Amino acid sequence: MTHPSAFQPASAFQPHDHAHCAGEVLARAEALATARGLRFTPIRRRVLEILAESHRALGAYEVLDRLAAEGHAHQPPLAYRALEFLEGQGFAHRIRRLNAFAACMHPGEAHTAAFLICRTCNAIAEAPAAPVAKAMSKAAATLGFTIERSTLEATGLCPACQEPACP
Amino acid sequence: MTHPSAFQPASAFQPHDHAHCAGEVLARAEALATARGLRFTPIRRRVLEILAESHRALGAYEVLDRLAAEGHAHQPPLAYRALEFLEGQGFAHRIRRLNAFAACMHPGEAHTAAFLICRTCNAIAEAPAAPVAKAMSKAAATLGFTIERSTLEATGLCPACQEPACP
DNA sequence: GTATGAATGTTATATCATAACTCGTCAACC
DNA sequence: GGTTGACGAGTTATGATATAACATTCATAC
Repeated sequence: MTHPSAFQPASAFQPHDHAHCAGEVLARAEALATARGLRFTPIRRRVLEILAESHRALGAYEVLDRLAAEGHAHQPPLAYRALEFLEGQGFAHRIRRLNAFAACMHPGEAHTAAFLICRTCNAIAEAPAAPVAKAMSKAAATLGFTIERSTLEATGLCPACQEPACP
Repeated sequence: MTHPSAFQPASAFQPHDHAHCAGEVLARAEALATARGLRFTPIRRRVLEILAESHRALGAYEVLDRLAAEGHAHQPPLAYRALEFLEGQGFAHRIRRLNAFAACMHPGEAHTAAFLICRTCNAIAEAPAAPVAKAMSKAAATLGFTIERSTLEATGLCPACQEPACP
């Protein structure tokens, strides 16, 4: 029911204006890429747009299919290269559990992402991960291990699917 | 330098007696399977043994190759079925980041596992994950999400590889 | 305008995973 | 003891995900 503010677009479990948050994500990513002296090419832009619009995790081949439908060749590297770039820049996340990719909803804010994946409706949401990352680092430190990148994912039930009658 | 006790076999980053911990893992898994009325068949046993002996994450096809070398057919389902069983029973873990599987070093103790993966030497260790799982659940709760299973993995540098000269 | 490096185009293949059906074994039941 | 049913394993085939390697194009700086 509530509409997330510009700085709290966090939950895909709540209704909100996709076009708006997708547009914002695109604009921020483009500005960041420019600031970093990187090329935010049409393909890269379009791939991020595809991810942001769908507001769920897409497989590389789903992204590729959409690109192909728009006139590009149907070659896997096309999608993988763009996705790799986006992930490297923190504009998208890779969801290993799903072999899929999702737009980052707050690019630029350095962060470790934690994902919640509903096993019933496949909705995914990015959860506040700072405390989780901290706990993870602490656990690693006891073994003398230094963390560089984390994959934090969980499957379970989203609020809607915990109701007796899941649509 | 220190030798882990029977209840703290946690770190693959420390030298220890593989044969001993592998043997213990096998015995505990077998006892648990029996207690649960499940069949700990030769293939299942052998796959867990292969994982436990190597003390690192193995791809399904690596496991399969070893089975094939011992006279089994070289058919993927052979490995995947055993691995699926072991994972389902908590006797092995799937490392999504590596598309690989590792023996659980403390089967039976209900737990969420967190893995630390050295990007240099590929050693992996299971870290104490309770605090991480707790933080994760808490983060999920703020979104009304209920976690059932978690994937907690991190890449970085193990103690040995943080030294100036990594062997 | 041309050298440079990055991005893209293209071909091919590697790697990981599962569907679907058959066959064999074992134990419960009659 | 034979029937049946459940489960594991054998087998064939294919699906799904990902990358290597090299050619070409393009933007940019000089």
